Amino acid sequence: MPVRYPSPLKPLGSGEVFFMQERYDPAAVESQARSYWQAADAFSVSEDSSRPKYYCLCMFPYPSGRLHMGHVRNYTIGDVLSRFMRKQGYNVLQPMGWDAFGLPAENAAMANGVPPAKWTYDNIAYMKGQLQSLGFALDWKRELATCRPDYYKWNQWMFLRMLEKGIAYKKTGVVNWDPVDQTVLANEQVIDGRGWRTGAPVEKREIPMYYLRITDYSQDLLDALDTLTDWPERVRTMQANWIGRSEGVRLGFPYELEGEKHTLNVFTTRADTLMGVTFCAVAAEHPLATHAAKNDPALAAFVEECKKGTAMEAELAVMEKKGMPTGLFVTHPLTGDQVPVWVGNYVLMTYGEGAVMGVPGHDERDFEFANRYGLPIKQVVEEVATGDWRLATGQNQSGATLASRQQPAASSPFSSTQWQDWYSTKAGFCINSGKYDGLGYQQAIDAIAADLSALGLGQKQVQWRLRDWGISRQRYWGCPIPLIHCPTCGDVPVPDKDLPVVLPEGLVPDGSGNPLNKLPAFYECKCPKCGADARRETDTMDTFVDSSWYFARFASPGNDQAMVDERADYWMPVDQYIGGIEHAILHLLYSRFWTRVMKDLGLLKVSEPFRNLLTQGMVLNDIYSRKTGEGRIQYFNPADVDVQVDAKGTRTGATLRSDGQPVEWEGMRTMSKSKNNGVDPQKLVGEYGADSIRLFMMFKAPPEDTLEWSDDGVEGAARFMRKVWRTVYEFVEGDRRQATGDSKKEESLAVARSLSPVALTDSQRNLRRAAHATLVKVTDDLGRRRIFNTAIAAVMELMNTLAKFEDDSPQGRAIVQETLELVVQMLSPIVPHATHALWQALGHEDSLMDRAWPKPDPQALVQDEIQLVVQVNGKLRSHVTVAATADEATIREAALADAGVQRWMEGKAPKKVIVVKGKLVNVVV
RNA sequence: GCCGGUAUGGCGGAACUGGUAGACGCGACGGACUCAAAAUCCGUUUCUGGCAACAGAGUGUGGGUUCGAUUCCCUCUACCGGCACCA
Repeated sequence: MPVRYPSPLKPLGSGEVFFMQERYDPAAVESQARSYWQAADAFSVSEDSSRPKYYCLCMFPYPSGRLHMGHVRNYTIGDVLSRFMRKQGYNVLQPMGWDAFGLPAENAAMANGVPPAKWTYDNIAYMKGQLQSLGFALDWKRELATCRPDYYKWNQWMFLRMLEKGIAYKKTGVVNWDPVDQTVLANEQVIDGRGWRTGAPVEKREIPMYYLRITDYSQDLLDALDTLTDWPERVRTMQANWIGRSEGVRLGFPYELEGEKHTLNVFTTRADTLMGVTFCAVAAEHPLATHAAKNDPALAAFVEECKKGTAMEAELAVMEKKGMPTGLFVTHPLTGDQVPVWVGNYVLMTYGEGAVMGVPGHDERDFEFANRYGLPIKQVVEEVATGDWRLATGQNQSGATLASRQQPAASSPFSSTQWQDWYSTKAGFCINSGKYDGLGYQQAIDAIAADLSALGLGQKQVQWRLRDWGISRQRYWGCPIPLIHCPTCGDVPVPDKDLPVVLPEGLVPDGSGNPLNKLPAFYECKCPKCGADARRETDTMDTFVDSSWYFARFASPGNDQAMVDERADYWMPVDQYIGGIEHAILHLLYSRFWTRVMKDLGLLKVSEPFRNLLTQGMVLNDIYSRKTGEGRIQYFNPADVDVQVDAKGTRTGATLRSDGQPVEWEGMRTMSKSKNNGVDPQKLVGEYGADSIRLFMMFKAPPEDTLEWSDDGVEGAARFMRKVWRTVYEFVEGDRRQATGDSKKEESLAVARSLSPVALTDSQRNLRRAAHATLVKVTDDLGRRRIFNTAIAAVMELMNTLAKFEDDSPQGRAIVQETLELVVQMLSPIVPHATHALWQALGHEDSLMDRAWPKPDPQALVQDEIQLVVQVNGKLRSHVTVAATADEATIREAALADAGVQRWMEGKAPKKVIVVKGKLVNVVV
């Protein structure tokens, strides 16, 4: 018999009746909760200066077709935090949108013959339904898609402002060119140096592109990292390394070529070793290399080989250092010595000036290079001996630092055949360096920089790794760059009144380049300045532009007069940003840059967009495979595999369910199509309900760790949901039997009100304390620690405690009611649907999601007696129970009197007794 | 190669500030209910020795600090992530 309750939907005019089923039926419960929220418009928010705001944002998805488990994890974390903060009294904004431009849509279009726009909009519609089925508290009124003109109009508008301020500019850039398709390829379309469609060797081409001067903000982007104290340390480190500031000296080695005077410019952080230079090395692309290669076929071949090398890869770190002499010499700026110039495969054209000075005595790479090619090695820095530090470094070194050295100096004399770590020390002093002998690192740099400066051959300089952001893409499915090329006026910006430059949506790319180039209706136009025939720019913007400011647009939805408005001042910055670590560098750095530009233009009041960053871990699953006859590897989905275990539960093997034959387990990796180890969220929601999936994802691992998928784990989460449901059902059923009439709700609440905390039995008091202590822990875990697995574990523990509580007295029932109400409230951010129904079942008519988070009753937490651990010599030997208020002497006495303790003391007198109040006693004998 | 991180039962993980190692869950084993199965419930489950009480060992390795170390410091090893041979 179902229990009948007054309908919570009644105020909304539905007239329906709520039944509490004995069996937990997630599909029914979840659709009812969702229709309740929808009818109440529960997730819409607006600006409200009377309440503190909380802007919780998850990285918006690319509409690839369907959600994957990484999305589900990401958005569940965001939803739990949003719902928790809402119950803490915050005005919570949690929006959602679509990062809708990009290459996959063009690839899908080519494969299916469907325009990217249609593919994208279809995917958005499907994925939106998926998100809604998971019960995320998203304000869909603010939904945006970056491929819609009302959004990307403001990309264009901002680009024009940046052009005016000189932040955007034009220069040539190098692209991958497919000579067969006559098109530019993205890096991911180049496979082993060949075009992905044609297989033709890819060429490098220089074409004009537009850049944004992010380097103007290098120092600020670096310095402000220190203010982002709520970002993970490793993300800040990655950003700092990416920006890559290094202080050093830029200096020139003069030389003459064909009667003209030049200097070979290098940058060094170790100007103190300048007197140890025995060669210079330049990159293969360096003009000197090109010049020397003209009359030297062997060198030309080497230069070509270097250019082909898969540069920019970490594997090059272990690559052999190779080089060839150019036959050219430059002059050492201080000694006047002639220094040979080599081409080196380890010198990068993209950093500094594409040339380095070779100091083999004190640089490990140069050392290896010199040894390989028989170049001289000269020691110019000597290690500091302990106690001699004043001699070497002036006052900068602390004695403590040097005293902590493991080895005294001079224990390992300089050898030109065996590299030792101390050769590259900065804590040494110059030798064999003429007038600089005896100077420490900083002193030597200062002196040498001053002398170079006097000669006009060098000065101190700060070098950055960060390069300007090239935003031109020779692609169709992106935001058009709003420029017009006029034969007489040059590059002319599209006037603001003509924005947006709308991207035609019906085109289907065929792989032979940007279809906009074949659409006169798009590119034929008049020059806005002179009115002559002109050509519209057909390049589109990098999609990172779209995602660099979407968070601000969420705060100003629907404004067609401005990019953002004063509503953004209310919501920005984002209080909590959640997403994958893979965006730790580019997306976050571009967003920080873009936000600064918007601030400089007076559009935003903040310069940092994200106050707190949470980088969630990846979702992994088992990989099973089998080698086929042809030596190929076939992958099987874990759902189709049976795992064998031994008596202990250790995995012993796995077989394919369909044929019973063994398959190989390759470990756990990120879910991917290629390894066939994905899990479909939609299937699981249908099977277990959204709440069980949400619960599993939050329980299985802390948010920042990787999460190992397990079907058994999901089953376990579903089991817990059924347990909570059944416990509430049995309680209200029993309640109903006791109640006289059908005025169930009043009865139930009356029971709760009848609780009189002063006159409780021990077991009643214990349950009540457990319930309130759990509330303290869960509040802390969700609020401060942002760790959800331990919060859920604590509630599970409380449910176990509750299961052992058998007390049908009015007071006992009142405490069970209170405990169940706390359980339901604590779980509500994680499993919102089921708790919504259970809250009503417990006799409430208000909406649980808007009910304030409960507060623990201090009285319930009070303990009269506490148990202390007693150790003898640091080993656990006994327990004693003392009054909670007992002083140290009393505790000490109780511990020493304990029989178990005395046994281990073996009649000896205690040497020392350590008492940690509320925790333990340690007796040392 | 460099930078960052991690290492705890059969498995995922807990122990937050140096104070009872293994919470919670999964798996496994045993039992109850059932004609049977599912579901559910109860019990056991770090290892070694012991019928047991109990004892000993134990948080990747080796050392150190401390009355006391999973936690702090040093060494090494393995794995994961990032990268830029960065001059």
